[in-house]
Amino acid sequence: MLDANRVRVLVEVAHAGSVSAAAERMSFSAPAVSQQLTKLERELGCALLERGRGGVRLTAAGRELLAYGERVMGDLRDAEAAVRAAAGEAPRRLALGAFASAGKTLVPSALAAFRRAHPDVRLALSDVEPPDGYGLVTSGDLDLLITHRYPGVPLPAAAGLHRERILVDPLLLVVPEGHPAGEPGTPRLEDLAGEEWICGAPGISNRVALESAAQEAGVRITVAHETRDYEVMLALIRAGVGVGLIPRTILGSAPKEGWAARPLSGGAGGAGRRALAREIYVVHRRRPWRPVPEMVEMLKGAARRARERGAERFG
Amino acid sequence: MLDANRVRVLVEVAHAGSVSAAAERMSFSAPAVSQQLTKLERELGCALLERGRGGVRLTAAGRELLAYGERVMGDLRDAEAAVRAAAGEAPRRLALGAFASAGKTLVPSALAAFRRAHPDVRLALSDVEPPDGYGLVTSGDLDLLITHRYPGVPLPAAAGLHRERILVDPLLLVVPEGHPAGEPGTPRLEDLAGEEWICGAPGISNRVALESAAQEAGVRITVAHETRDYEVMLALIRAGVGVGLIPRTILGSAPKEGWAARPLSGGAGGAGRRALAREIYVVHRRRPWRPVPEMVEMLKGAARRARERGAERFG
DNA sequence: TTCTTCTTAAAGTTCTGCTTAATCAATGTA
DNA sequence: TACATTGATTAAGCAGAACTTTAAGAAGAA
Repeated sequence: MLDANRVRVLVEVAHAGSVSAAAERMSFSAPAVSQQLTKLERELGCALLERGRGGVRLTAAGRELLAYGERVMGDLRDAEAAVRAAAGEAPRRLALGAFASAGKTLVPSALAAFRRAHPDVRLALSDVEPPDGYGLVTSGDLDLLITHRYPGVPLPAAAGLHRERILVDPLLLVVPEGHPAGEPGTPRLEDLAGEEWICGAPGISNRVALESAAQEAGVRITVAHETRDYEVMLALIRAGVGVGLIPRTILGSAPKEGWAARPLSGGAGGAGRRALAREIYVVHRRRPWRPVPEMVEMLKGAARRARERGAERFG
Repeated sequence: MLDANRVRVLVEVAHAGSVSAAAERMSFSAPAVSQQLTKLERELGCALLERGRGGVRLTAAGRELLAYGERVMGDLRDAEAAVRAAAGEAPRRLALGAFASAGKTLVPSALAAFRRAHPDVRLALSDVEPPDGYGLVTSGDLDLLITHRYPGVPLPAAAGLHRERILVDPLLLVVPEGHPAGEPGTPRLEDLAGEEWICGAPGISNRVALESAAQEAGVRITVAHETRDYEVMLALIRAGVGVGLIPRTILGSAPKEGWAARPLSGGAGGAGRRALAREIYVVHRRRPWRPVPEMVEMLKGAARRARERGAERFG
């Protein structure tokens, strides 16, 4: 039968993106990892990854094995946790992955609350940009993933995982102070075709969302400045160089001067269409052990408070 | 993280029932297995099995780990099969577990048909008496399990497995030739209280089924002879030493002289109650690879033919 | 070009894990 | 009671697997 330790090496390499990075994470030397991969490939009689500059890429067979391997690793981790729990030991570590802007707004208060409730559990937060991270949850590298979906971006399949939406976070049109679209009323995308837009690079979620909304509305927009960081985007808007879409939860903790935000009536219809919003989800394995559901509850609480604060301030 | 090879040792030991038997199956020496178990226990800081005369028994922690370990092993086997399939290799072995009386009647024709269709696939059949075998399927030691349920016996949980009923096999009352209950008509259990019954030892499925039916009917029955083998049971009945319940499919391939079979109206109600019958199921993992569903179809065909033959002969 | 980064090759060392042989414990038998 | 049998463990030694170091090949980037 396939050696599980070798499969683990493949999983780590796939997650890390390169042999050397995986070796680093496992505290091995790079040749050790390379040798194990070679043996695994010889054992299976087919190539699992294509070596190339800047790392490796999985072949079809490699992706197939990765999917199973992630489950194996997750089950092994769960097994250990279950046995220790049965023996009365409490888990000591909870690994959390979140996209950058969640890490700045939603997560801190939940983390603080969790820390108060479980001072003995070590928390580990890492940046994971959607749509990545599902594999890390399956393999147990993450116990909990906070991810999002922007309109126009498909939600990845969550095979074998539990996914739950915790927040609908409206995307507000943000314009420099004094800009006509900032006055009371609901601006339409069609009226903003001439603006200089600020958003992420092609492929970044908010760029995709903006472009698909523009397409639906039948307008062409021009992106003048590219940044994926909403703080930077807001600074640019305050400087008067353009307009952008920013999630409401982000605006709640932003400086209050120099800009105005309005809900955007996206698409052609106006009244009939749902407002533009990103959805925020938590993802974890089935049968989560005890602290995970608790953390989910705390995140839901943080999401609820953020929603209320935002609704109060931005209507 | 937990070493998968050690977990595998635990799974093998649990399935084999003793350290030495597991060592035998893995082509290791007994001390090798013992050492791995010791290390696993030290690693987890708790006992996984109780050593005792005649083998070992799992502790609660051990059973917990076993459940996960079986999944891990099954996933590893599936992973290998999936990669080989993606590389165009066809699976070369199909392991089948069946209870004894299925092995004599239902299985042979399906096996023969499968062999014709896939001469290159090695078939392996092993005896597995219900309610055992689910763990062997989960861990991939078996690709397909043929199991049964007698009335009054609960069906085990099939966590993560696919289970499908392929046959309802009526239990007929079989009496010596000339016995009054063998005449046309539907005998009732209540009228047979004075008989000498033949069935399995306490705990054997048909014994449990008989006793629970008797209890429902409010009669006490006396078991005079104990055998779990239906061939033996039928021979005893033909010798006139008692009566018994025998599945209809078994009777189809039995000598035709010296006995009579009638459907039994079990329980107090009579007409309203379902006839006494055992149910036959196939169990396999989800995402079975190609030959498994085919074998299931062949077994269903064999079951259908057995049902038709039995219905024709015994009404 | 040279430099950097990543992977692989070769050779040596460490260390895990297996085997053999002996010991212990429980049970059944002469 | 002594003795054989079965099954698990301990101890010591050995082999092979896996890791490390060192070096070399490939493919962009400066």
